[in-house]
Amino acid sequence: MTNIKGGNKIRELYKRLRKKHGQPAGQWRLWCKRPKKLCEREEVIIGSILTQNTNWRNVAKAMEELKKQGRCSLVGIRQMGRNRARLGQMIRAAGFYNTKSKYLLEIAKFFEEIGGVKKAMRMDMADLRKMLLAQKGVGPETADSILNYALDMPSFVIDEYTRRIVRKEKISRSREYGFLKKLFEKNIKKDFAGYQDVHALIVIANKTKGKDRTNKT
DNA sequence: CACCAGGAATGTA
DNA sequence: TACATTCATGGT
Repeated sequence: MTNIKGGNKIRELYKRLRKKHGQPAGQWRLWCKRPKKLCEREEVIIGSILTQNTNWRNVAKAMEELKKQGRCSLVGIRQMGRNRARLGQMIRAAGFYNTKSKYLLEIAKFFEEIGGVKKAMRMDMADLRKMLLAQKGVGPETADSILNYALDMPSFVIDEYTRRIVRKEKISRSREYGFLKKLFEKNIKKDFAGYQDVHALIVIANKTKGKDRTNKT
């Protein structure tokens, strides 16, 4: 158990990414920020739903609109319960606004029921993860994003970019979520901040390569 | 008009 | 467990 295939490569990858990209920048500035304010944690939770199947620029637009309307918080979302159509219009730019507005309301309700974000941070991570996964619209990636980036818990996020780099670096050929998650968690110091940075850097590395599109701010 | 975007849920073998 | 299909939408 001390020797998991690929462990070395993961540690090498970590070092390499850090050297090449430094601290996660751009959109990741908020997500990797430590410590976060309570309102920022809520923004990350909201963002984790909005970002599903959508690019960051559009998510940013939706978040801007929510902020402009003073709704970029769990309470703010909750209060839109009686007017989901309007909530949908606010997050329209992120696409899938019909389902996402529903998911947002559900996740906001969920956190309210368990006593808020602060309370959530003190819960058992495995228990909370299961509860999150039981929410509609929350799959493993979204659940781990919330645990790791919003709640400062050591739960590594696996996404398509991680799978790509894992394959490219010949670390493993598996694409299975649970396997890859364990693989990373067992080979990186168990620390939520480190998990955040590694995942962010993996995404950044994937986006940075190849075609460097007309990068705008 | 086709395709991409940081998925999730459900069905099938 | 591994794929395939469906869902469902803005931006380019």
